[in-house]
Amino acid sequence: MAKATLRKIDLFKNCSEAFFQKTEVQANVQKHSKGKMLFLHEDEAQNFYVIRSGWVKLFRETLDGTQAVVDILTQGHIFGETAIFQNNLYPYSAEVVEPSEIISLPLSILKAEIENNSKFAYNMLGTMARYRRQQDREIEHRDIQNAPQRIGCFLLRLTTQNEEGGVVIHLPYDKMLLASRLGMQPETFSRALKKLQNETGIEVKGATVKMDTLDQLVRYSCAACSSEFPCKDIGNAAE
Amino acid sequence: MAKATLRKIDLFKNCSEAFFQKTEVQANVQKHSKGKMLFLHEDEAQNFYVIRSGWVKLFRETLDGTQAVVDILTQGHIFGETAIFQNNLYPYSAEVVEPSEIISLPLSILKAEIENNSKFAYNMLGTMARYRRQQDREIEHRDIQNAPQRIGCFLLRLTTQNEEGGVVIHLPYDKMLLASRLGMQPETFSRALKKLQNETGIEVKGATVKMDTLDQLVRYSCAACSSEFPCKDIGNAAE
DNA sequence: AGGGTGCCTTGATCATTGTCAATTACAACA
DNA sequence: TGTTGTAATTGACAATGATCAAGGCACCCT
Repeated sequence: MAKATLRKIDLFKNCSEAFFQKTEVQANVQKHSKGKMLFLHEDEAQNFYVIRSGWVKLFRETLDGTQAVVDILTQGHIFGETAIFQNNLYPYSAEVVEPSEIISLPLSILKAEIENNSKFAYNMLGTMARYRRQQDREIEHRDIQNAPQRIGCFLLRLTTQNEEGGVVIHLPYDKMLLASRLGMQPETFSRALKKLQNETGIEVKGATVKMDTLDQLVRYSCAACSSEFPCKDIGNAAE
Repeated sequence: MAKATLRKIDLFKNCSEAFFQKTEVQANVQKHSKGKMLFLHEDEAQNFYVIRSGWVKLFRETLDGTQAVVDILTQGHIFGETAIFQNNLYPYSAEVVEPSEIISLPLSILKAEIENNSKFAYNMLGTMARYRRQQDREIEHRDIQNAPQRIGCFLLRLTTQNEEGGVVIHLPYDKMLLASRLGMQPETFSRALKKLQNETGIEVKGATVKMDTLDQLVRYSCAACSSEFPCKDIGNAAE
């Protein structure tokens, strides 16, 4: 069951049979509901995780409780794996934010595969490089896009690039969370979304966003970005 | 000459003799002055680069010329290497911002070493993981630190952790550049630095910063950060 | 149906940073 | 030692987003 999921993930495509055998035995697949903490920042790391479905928030917080969202991941993505290189301590906390199925696997399996299978190591480097570029873009966006533009950009990256005719998008998780993912306050998010509506003619109702065409949104958001639309460098787990 | 430099860099510590042989033959060491463009975003990538001395800015820009600084690197760091995983296109532009000695090497050498030497691949993954954490922190800081705090944090990371007694720091490059590195305007930087002076009692004169102790600065900046000082997770090339 | 509870929105106000314009400081160089 | 170009600072003002406070709405629960 875990094996079938892992095989579909591009990162693991060149993994050895030995690897898949081990995952079959040692994988732990669990359903979790909203709010479940998977591990805490600086916890001793035993496992890494793969998302089978749902959404997981990675974050860190300061002493006074202020929270910074590192990333919010969905199916096909892995997390906690970098603890291998960080003295076996998780570099962030992880919390389930939508009902999810999570596979947990011992880091030792991963480490062995990196060491013994150079193709896998290569794939993993590729994944890291892609992620790095994504973070670079994130920083860039917070520099040069304003709040409504950042929301527009986020919406565009939710569309599966080839849509034709009317486009309907469903926000994947709470607006509060979305706000923090985009580095703004909920109030700012609310107002910025309204402004985006006025400026681009998209139609927002609850968690549903409709528009006739992406053009308006692209013109509005991608003007303040160093990539052309469609941004090819999205860190998709499927690639 | 290039070989000796590379051997000192931790990333390359487990590289094969074959690798070092190849670098010896194919390395190109050059001195560059301020302003030299090494490559452009989306350029076809042949080489990766190692900084022997000096400073290099990595950045991207939008159509209207707005610039976003991805990073500013110094000796011991490498850049352009991720092009291997990005269809051989550089994901950013690179410009020398202080007189520098730069080693350029064919990406093919690097690629071969990754594929043939699993220890090196492992090291490279570790370097990437560290860098990733650094970028995460960068995003966090821009979220929860204000301008003076960000400057204070930057200063702290310039100190070589063990200083005792009076501390003297030299800003490594232009204040304008420093401002963009920290994601703010030069004017904001100027004012924020002044405010930092008032609040922490550091002494700023030109590019020199003096203080009796780091305590004040730590208390002022690290309050708005999820890491304890001294931040252990600095992406040093030496580690 | 009633009553929470938490999410989301809205309004008013404040703080921070950006922008524009002018001035000063500084370093390179003839 | 001027001259010149760029960096850095300063002031006035505008814009953006954060904060504080209140209210509406939806969903869940007996």
